Amino acid sequence: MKNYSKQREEILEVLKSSCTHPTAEEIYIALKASKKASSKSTSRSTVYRNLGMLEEGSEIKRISVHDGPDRYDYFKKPHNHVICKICGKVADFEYDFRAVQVMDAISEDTDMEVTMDSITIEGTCSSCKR
Amino acid sequence: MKNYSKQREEILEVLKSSCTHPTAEEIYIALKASKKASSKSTSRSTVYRNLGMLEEGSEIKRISVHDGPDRYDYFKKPHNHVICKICGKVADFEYDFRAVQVMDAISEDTDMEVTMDSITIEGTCSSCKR
DNA sequence: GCCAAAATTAGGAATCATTCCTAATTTTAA
DNA sequence: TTAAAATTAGGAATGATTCCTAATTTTGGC
Repeated sequence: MKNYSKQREEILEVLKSSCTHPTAEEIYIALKASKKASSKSTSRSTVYRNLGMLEEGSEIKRISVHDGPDRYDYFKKPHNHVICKICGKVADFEYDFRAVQVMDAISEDTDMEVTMDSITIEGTCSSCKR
Repeated sequence: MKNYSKQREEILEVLKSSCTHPTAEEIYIALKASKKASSKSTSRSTVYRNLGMLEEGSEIKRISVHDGPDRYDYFKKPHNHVICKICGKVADFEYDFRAVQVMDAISEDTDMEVTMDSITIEGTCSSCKR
């Protein structure tokens, strides 16, 4: 129910070697660019399908962006994201929110269960601040 | 450059009197339902345009949902959101993240500026957990 | 109140990201 | 080697949202 696939391997490789949290479209373009003109390149739907499978298997993380397409991040170790609410740029930062005593407030006010192991915060990047 | 509009008033009213963080479509339907059959109802594009204006003026908050349309929340006082990563349900909780000593980690790892006054965390609601 | 300029509206077309569909190809494991 | 199972390319379909335009509403000055 899950076979090897060269395309999936290559998609993961793009994410591993990128620090820009690329969109599905950017991954699609990167793969196309790395192919010689002769051989045919990975299709858009294959990119989406495999990103979904990789996310399912917790190998990558998908990040929803307020105004724009989702972005993807190779998930080597737990970390958080700040995302620019103006331009959508994503940056990583390390902080263990599990240490924060916020679970009480959450369980008191909601019926939700949270893990706090990868939190996304909105911000403004320095170039958009100008 | 910003005139009064009955439609904008009504959209805000729907949000004020709702605790479900409705989508644009749900607001559109609520408005349609509250109109008598004779009078014509607010159009979808008007709903979207006014939600944008209200967000711009910080009267409401827009919440991006991982798999599904954006949701909207009347913003009376600062609070945070937990959002079910399975079904997209949104719940409010109160906690002042400005007290958390995380700014150092963020400024060290990124060039982003954050306010920490309204943070959205992913979780799993009790009915999806089953 | 009356009027013209400015802002807003309804409604539908257009756009963008993403998912779905299908026949052809690739992978697997016996 | 082979057939069943999984995956692919490519394009059609979908869903959310934005854009466009002519008609209507709001506004501020008279």
